[in-house]
Amino acid sequence: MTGDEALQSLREHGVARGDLVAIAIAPEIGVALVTRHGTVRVPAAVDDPTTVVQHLEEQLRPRWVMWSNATALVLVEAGVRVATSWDIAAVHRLLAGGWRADPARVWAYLNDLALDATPRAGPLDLFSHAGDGDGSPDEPIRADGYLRPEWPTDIWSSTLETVGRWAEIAWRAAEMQQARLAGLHDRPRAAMTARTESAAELLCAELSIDGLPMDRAVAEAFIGELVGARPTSDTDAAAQRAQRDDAVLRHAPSGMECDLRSPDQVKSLLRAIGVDLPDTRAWRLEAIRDTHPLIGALLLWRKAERVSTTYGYTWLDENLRDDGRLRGAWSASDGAAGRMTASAGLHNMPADMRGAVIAEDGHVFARADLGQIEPRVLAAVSGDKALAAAATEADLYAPVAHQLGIDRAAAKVAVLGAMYGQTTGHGARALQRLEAAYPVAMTYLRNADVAGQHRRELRTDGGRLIPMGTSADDENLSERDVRARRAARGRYGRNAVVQGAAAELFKTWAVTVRARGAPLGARIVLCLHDELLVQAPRENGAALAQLLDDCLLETAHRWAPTSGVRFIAEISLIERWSDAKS
DNA sequence: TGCGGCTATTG
DNA sequence: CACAATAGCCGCAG
Repeated sequence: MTGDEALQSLREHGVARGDLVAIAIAPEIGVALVTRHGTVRVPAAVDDPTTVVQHLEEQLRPRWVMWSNATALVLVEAGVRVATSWDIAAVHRLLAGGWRADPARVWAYLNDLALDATPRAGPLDLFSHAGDGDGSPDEPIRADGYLRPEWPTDIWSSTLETVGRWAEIAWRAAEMQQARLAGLHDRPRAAMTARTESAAELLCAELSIDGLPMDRAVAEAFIGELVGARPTSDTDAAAQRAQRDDAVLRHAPSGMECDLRSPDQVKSLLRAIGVDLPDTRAWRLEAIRDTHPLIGALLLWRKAERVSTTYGYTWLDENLRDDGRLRGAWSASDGAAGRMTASAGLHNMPADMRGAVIAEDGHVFARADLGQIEPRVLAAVSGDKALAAAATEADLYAPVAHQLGIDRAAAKVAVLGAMYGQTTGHGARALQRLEAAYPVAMTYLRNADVAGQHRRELRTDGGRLIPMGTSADDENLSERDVRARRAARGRYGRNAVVQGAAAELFKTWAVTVRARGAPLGARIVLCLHDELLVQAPRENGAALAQLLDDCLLETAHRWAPTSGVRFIAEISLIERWSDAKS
């Protein structure tokens, strides 16, 4: 079958825009497509698989059912960017919590099979052997109902028939997932969250492949200022290190040896100059900086050491390619509440280094920060009318402070403390006033806290299951430690329902910008929890800024239509990431 | 060699 | 050092 015949077949299957079409693609073998009316296969020898997908995307724009982000990466790598998907792994993380979402595990979950007996791919171990579960090796579902774990890894060197079977199972998995989501009666938005999460996976594939614009010369200049010129050899590097160490150790008592990279030895060093501290963290040292010249030298050493080991020349060489793009692996949801994560330091780059993130020639960045996102989200998901009223203001903390009869700074600390589970310090006193003023929101948080303490099932408002671990984790712990863990789980649960819902709102905004930004040539280049960095041709800058605002309105309307909460973004057009202060 | 602890960076 | 993350080095157990 050719690509054109495949399009014709899908039309005969009644596939319309947004309808599910499962896809399995093996670039050397072909592509298989599954609808509720059957399977369509195009061999690579007849038409290029990714070109076929591109064609179908233009003509039909279905919602592509894929096992995971790996399919999206294959497509984006080939230059094919689809609008929507149903990412089975992403939906599994939403439904079942945690991070692991390989097909065998997803299948076991959806078929109510014991998860801890799920067969795993890779070398055979003590607990499995080749004939386990049985049935023919050509049959992906074993006699015991489990999915054969070696199937997905073999697909690259299999037959088009196998690729087709793989897409058929994906189709069935997606149908079962939809039924599960529909069964979450107290989370009516869960199916919408699943679609948003899937789109976020597409965005992550694009972010991973596109990278973040970064100017190597500017980055190297910044590194050079802190740690010196690029070492010419290992010997040179060792000499530079020794020189940095000496700048601290020359303030130490003569003859004293100390490896500054060892916290215990640093503690001994500090004792030798008459300073006794429980640990050597920067904030403790900062407080006594003036008592001895060694302290300041040590703090400076820490900064340089940090850049040298984590954000130095090695980091640049490994992650910044010659095309001026810094690349890391993106994940659409972490294992806890569901925020996006990125490797290669994209999410924790030192603020000073951001001056090297510069828009490319003829382009401009729009930077957009959501303001006070977590308390606004709390107002929305808890349905607290009084807090929602405060959230109609540009500065939510001003009316809260007025309501509580305390100053703004104290009000902010109190609200954050309530969401983080703080029980000591100044926040605790204001907590009682918060309880009185915003009882609905505070009850929402307390319920999450109690659920976390008792490991009861806890979901975000959008339906994400928050993983709680098992009670086996508490074995061999003292009563005191068990209590501490329980309290920690309470704080975790309390925070996760807010942080997780905020992540869902943020991702909805991000994928809306992704979808609407194409006509402006706008590409998201970075997502940072409550901040978007988007690049577009300079002449479209003003339109992009407007688009970001419009998309936030659209997002708020879809995500929390009845809450009355206002969401705000600070948006600026800039050349360098560091230009706008949030 | 793997893993917990310490440290630093970010939201 | 409240909640979350990535990441590097040290010290110790196996």
